[in-house]
Amino acid sequence: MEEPPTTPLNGTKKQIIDLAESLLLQRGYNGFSYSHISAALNVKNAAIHYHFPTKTELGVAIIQRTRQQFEKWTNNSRIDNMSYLKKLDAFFDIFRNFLKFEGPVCLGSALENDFNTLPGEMQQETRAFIADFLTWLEKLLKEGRDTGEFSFSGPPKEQAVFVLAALQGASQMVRATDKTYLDMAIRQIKQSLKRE
Amino acid sequence: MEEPPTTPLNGTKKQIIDLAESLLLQRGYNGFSYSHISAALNVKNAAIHYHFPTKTELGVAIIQRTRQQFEKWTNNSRIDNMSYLKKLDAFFDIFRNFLKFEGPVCLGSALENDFNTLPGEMQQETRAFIADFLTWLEKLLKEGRDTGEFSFSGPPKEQAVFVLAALQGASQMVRATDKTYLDMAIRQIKQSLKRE
DNA sequence: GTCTATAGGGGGATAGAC
DNA sequence: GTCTATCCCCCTATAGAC
Repeated sequence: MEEPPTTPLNGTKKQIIDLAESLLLQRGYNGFSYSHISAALNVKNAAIHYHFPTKTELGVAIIQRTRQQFEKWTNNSRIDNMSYLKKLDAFFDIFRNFLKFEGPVCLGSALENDFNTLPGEMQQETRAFIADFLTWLEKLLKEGRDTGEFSFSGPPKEQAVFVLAALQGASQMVRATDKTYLDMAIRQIKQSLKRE
Repeated sequence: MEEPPTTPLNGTKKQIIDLAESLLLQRGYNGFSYSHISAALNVKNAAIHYHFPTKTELGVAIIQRTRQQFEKWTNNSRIDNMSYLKKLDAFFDIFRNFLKFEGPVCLGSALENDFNTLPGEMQQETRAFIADFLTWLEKLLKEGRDTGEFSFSGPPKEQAVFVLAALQGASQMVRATDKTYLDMAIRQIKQSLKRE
């Protein structure tokens, strides 16, 4: 879920997505413009349009890249050998990482919040993005409970919704309050999965 | 936390806040404009500026009204006589009510998401708004645990953050997915407070 | 309290030169 | 691939008539 530290010689295109993603997280879809991006890259507005003719295409590209990164992450062998609890903690890291930058929420929160104003293509991608996360989490929780590592009642899907909701909500609350709130939520998620 | 069903003869001003609040929830702070409001009320743009000279003042008015409604709600005698579990459930209703309209998130989510782009006055009000909710919830959880009605580990504040995060996150997830997700989260919150 | 009219800025997007 | 120039729309906000 992390980029390689060295940006290859490559692309304005990648730089644009990087910046646009950061802006989307920090300001929402309706809170950033091509001018924000072009100014930061020291190019003109039209240059951005060359790479992404419409803002919709840029938005879709952001979501799709994040989905691909998550897919890669789930297929990572580093994860495979972990206990279910460790896997869950690695999942939490995705959200912790968002806080390393100044005050962005996670992508899911940002997209869900602006959902009603998003172009249709982005709405579809958003739904798929959430489904990716929930599907992975549900499987983890189910298997973890089967092996006795987790304890919770009700369907795994319900528990997955609960956990993801708490993570998203806390990531979001953080920006208006205190960075420690995410850790608080994570501690309680773990607690609630531990007891029997 | 509910308005009286009959809107008294009164005010364009109240109608403006009603509409603006709905728009803020549905579209975010940067996703609605004075034109949305004036069109819906069949007046001109300038008429809105007469009541709220700046969008900032309108935004602040929305948050302050909600804070006042919440304060009234907490002082309601109907609530006072309830068990702690019933009180908590009444609190959940605040979030359930948001779903009665088509797809809005709760006010906290909307404000936290747009936080970085909000004018300073609105940021301050947002912080106070969240503090209101957390303070009330923390007290409820603490007293409920003292009487043995709730069970959880760690400081009540941490649990309050956890519960509010889950509620906000679920309210938000709902719009891009399924309305039942909020109920799922609420069931699991209750479960996690029940076990020992 | 609401209107018309307008200022002044920013938005997304395109055409055509280089 | 990036530039200049420009189009057209929407935004917040104000001035002054009614």
